[in-house]
Amino acid sequence: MTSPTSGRPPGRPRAGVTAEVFAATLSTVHELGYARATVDRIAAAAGVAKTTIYRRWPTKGALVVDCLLDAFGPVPLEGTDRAELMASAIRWIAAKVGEPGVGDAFAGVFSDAVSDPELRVILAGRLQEPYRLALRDALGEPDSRILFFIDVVVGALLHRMGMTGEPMVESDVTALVEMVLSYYDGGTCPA
Amino acid sequence: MTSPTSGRPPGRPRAGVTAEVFAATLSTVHELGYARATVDRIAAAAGVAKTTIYRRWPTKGALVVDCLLDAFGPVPLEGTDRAELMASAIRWIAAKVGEPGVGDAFAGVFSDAVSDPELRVILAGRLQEPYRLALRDALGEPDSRILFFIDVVVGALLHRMGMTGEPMVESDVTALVEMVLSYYDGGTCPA
DNA sequence: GATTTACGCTACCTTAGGTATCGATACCTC
DNA sequence: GAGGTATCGATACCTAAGGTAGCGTAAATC
Repeated sequence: MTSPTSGRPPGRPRAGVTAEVFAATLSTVHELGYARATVDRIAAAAGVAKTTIYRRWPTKGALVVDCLLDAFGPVPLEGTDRAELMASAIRWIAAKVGEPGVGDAFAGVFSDAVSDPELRVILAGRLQEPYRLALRDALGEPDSRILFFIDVVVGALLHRMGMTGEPMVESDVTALVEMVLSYYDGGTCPA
Repeated sequence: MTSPTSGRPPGRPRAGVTAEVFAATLSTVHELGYARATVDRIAAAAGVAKTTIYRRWPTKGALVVDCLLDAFGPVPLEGTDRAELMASAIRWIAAKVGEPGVGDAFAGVFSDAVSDPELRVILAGRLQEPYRLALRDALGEPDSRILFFIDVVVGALLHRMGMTGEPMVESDVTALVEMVLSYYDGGTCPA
């Protein structure tokens, strides 16, 4: 649906539009914030007509979700044991949220999804679901614990971003890693 | 500013308007979600003119913040030791977010605040600040740890609400309490 | 060269936040 | 009781922004 590179276009799909729009979306959101990053402005920044964007993505929210999916890429699940895996995942998402535009965009779509059930389905299904599955397979925890893990980590990062406008600092990310690991990995007891 | 009961009105301030508007705000948000709960609809539900609302609150966000402040009330910091205090605070805010309308309204303003610096100031200063101070005094933790505590707890609750549309279930609240306490209160080590 | 397809452009619709104005009504003071 | 004052309700309005429709056009494919 939203992937324009499929179907072998006979006309002139102007290769590279998607990448340009994604870049324009992030930079515009970074500059103006999510709400002020209107589709008109994003289109202008991408050197593209507004209608072209709406031909490829049904809503602004869907565009941003796809943009985030592209910006995030796959979770780098590095490490041999569970603790290392979880720590790397937390530090990865924290770093991503800290990238200019990404954090604002993420918080923004999330915001919109709160009162928009359709967007919520897109956000949860298209963005969260792949990472949920990857984490579940890698960590071997039950579904409910994976969802809880995501709630705590992503929730804390977004809350900091939303309340202060700035991403979480390094020391707090470390605290987050310690807190989550001590819970999932059996306590901070040195013995 | 937003408190109409001060100043001894010479005219006819029609006592009870604030309470009616608050109730209408929560019920409308509960029914339709934050975005669809327009000021027009809230005004209609409260039996009040839209202009009356804008005479008392500068923006929709400010109205909802005041409404939440009223709905939350003071934190009941019960318990003798720190662990009990933290647990009661977590369960209190979790229960509040679970009340019909409150969670949606909270997630909604939070959302708006992401791309609205003025609203962010109102939200952080008027809603979060009192609780931050109360927690700091009661727990005796440094400011950064209190903010981190709030980020984790409120962030997780809002993330669950935003992603699923439903408040966090009891078992997850319990997990949240355990996780936070084991971190702030020295590990789950039985020794 | 004809068809197909996506693009740019312009114009437009709708919703919703927020403002301005005016007349009515209640209260308080004199 | 008369007059001033402040708030309320109603209507009308402005603006920004999401989203749509229609038209002409440029480019690949056949």
